[in-house]
Amino acid sequence: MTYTVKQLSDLAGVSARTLHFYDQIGLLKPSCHGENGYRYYGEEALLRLQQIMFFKELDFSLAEIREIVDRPGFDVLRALGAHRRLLEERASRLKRLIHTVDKTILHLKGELDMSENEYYEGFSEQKQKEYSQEARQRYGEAVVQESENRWNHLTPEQKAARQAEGDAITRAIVAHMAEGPAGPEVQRLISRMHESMNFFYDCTYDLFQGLGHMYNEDPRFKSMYEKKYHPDLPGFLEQAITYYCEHRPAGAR
Amino acid sequence: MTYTVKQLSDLAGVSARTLHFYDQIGLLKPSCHGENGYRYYGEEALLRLQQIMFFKELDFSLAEIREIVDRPGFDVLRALGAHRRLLEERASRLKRLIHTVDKTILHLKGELDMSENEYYEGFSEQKQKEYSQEARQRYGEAVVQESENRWNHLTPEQKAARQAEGDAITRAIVAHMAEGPAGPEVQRLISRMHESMNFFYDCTYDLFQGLGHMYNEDPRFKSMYEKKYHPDLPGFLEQAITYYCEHRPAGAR
DNA sequence: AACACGTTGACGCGGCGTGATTGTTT
DNA sequence: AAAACAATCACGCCGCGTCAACGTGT
Repeated sequence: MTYTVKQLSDLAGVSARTLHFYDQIGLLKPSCHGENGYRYYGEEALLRLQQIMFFKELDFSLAEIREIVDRPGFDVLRALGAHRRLLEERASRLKRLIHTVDKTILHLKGELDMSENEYYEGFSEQKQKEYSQEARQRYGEAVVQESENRWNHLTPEQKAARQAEGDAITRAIVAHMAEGPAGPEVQRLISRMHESMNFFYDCTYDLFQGLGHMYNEDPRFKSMYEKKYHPDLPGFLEQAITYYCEHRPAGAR
Repeated sequence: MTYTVKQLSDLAGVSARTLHFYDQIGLLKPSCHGENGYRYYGEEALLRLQQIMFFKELDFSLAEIREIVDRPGFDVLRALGAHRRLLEERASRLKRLIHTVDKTILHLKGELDMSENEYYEGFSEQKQKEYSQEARQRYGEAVVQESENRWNHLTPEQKAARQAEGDAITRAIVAHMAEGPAGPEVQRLISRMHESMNFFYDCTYDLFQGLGHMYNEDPRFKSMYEKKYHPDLPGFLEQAITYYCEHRPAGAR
């Protein structure tokens, strides 16, 4: 399936002008051109646009974005992991801002003293900058550090092996469902799942937990797992992963 | 206490150039000028800058901001209430984006099918626009709807009366602490607190709950209330308000 | 005398929005 | 034949960043 400018712009919620512009500066080129000069965007372009939009959301400049996604060895999975962490930071920044609103309301009603600097808590602040510096570094190094896209550069056999490993772990979990989601063997298996994900990208505990919820939440995934393994597996998995993540080692991300 | 450009720029985390610029376009003028031509910013300027920064955070243009905060009858408390709601929307948008990250990761690993439009879930989407339109309206009408700043335009006697009412409610709550935070009389009193806040601005349940947490969280507030009323009051209040907000009428904001 | 801070210009950039004009598809 | 899409210029806006040149406070 390919998309014209208008179709993609509707799909992604950006303007046609933006797509023209991205083409012009070489950030996102159409997958192919028609005889008439029309732009046609294919699947890979869609994913690239998604990446661009994530980076933009996190305030990277278009020049930076181009550097990053064009760097040989750019790894989408690792980038997604990094996106997630930055998005979570953003969310916690919003919480601080909301807190500042609450305090200011109390202050204005004369119920709470407030020092001047508290007016601006959450807007920028030290952490913000440290983090975003760290983020820049991370994209510069960690995201591409392997100099190869780990998943896409596996041979078909290796991919099959990886998936077989996942399959084996899943079946083992089913075999131990009787001991409950917090059972020791189940938890060891969950830990192995987590490790195997870390082979591909920086799968934080938060991210892992998010995936855990998806297992039980997204109907496509859920029904597939119900049929393939066990009707109670999705809910069980979610519980087991949640338990695992909430009992993570202290200080772990 | 007044601030020079550098001092305010450090305090608020904006550049000196930005302050110059805001002065130039008449968005934020210094409270007074020195003989030497220096700019000096006072308390009201600090609050105005905070407002500006909140609006900017929510993607209002400087021209829009000026229109809004200069409109006669602009009410800071109502604006803060509106800020809070928009910030919460933002937070839920971030959640959707995080969700999209999670789904994309599963998709790329071949564990989940994904339709193309899901790639962009959370970036813009219908609600986003409806809401932000609604927000524009709200600032245009609700924030200023009374054409008077309700709190600041009260006479000193009226302010005192308002605070006396708050004081009376608080004492009544103390008198009923024995029945527990969920007790019927306590809950009726909490409801009266909430109502009296709604006189000044649109105090949503979420906002009210936020204030409830602050009562028990901010040491300044907490210690004041402990001494003035009852040593267990802050914690009790927080519980009672939380209970109240979690049992809000269905569909209420 | 040094140094950080203040002032007022003026130029420029990034990321598009907004036409205008013209051709293509349905 | 009319709409709705496609294309390619070209100009302009906003919100500052970034010099430059010069005065002030300590």
